[in-house]
Amino acid sequence: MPELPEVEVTRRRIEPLLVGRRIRRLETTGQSYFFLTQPARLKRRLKGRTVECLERVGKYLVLLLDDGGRLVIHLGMTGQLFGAGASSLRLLSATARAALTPEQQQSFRPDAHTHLRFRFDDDGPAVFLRDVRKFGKVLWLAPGEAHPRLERLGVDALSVTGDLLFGASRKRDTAVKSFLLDQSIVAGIGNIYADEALHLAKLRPTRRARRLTRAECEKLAEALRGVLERSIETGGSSIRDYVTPDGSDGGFQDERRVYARKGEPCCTCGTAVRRIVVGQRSTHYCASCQR
DNA sequence: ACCGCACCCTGAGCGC
DNA sequence: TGCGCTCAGGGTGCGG
Repeated sequence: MPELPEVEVTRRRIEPLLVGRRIRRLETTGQSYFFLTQPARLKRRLKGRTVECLERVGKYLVLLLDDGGRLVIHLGMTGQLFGAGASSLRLLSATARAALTPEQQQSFRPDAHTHLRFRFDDDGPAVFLRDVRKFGKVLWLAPGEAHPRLERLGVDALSVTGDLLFGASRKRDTAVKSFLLDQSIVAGIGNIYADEALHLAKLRPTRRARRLTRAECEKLAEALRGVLERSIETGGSSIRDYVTPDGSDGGFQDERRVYARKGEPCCTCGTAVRRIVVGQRSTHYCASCQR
């Protein structure tokens, strides 16, 4: 689900539900590779801590704690971070949904996929982290502790420049699409926004990165920043699992130009959008607009 | 240094 | 109704 815009919208909207609140206790599911820090250790480290601020780095959320420790969260493909008041069918599997009355579907009840539940001293709304596929990650870092997951990240996609893309791509003998998904170059771009930006910049996703001209890199950087900012404005893309922290859908799925629009007409020229596979990821483009 | 691939996991949707 | 298949917005680690 979540790429930079979805993570940023989540950050902004979950902030009031986290910052300034003291964690009374954390409840978790059992050990799995979702937990880079063991659940028992996580509970000990977070108990009694107050969240001082909430930051985003690429697709990661970082909670700064009052003892200088940090809680790092990655939402993976299906991660959902939301408050107790959230109501959305996206928070239920189809089978679970079928077993519930419409009234019951309104209030979220933690299920087997709800890996974190934050309870606070103020007895206000709890905060949940749900992740069906468990591709997400949680990790606690001691004060000052570094971690390769964060260290490796390149420049944040919202401030990408043409110069940076041009410089970084010179020796890259790979498709520009794959290049954009490399988080160590630019952090925050995922499959949706890579396809969308390449369409805006009129670049074929299979173009070798090293063959891009300076002007094309400039156009691509502009397209990336534009599409990411626009998606944040509209609340992100709710295509499958993504919901904002209050349970509402984002709006950017209605503004997609190519992503998951195979066979539908290109918004600029009417040619049917094609779907191919590039670097094991589904890729959508207009063969007429993108050369 | 870089590239492509396998893999981690669960659920939805499809054809038969 | 159920089975088996494909697909899904992410990232790491491996061998070549």
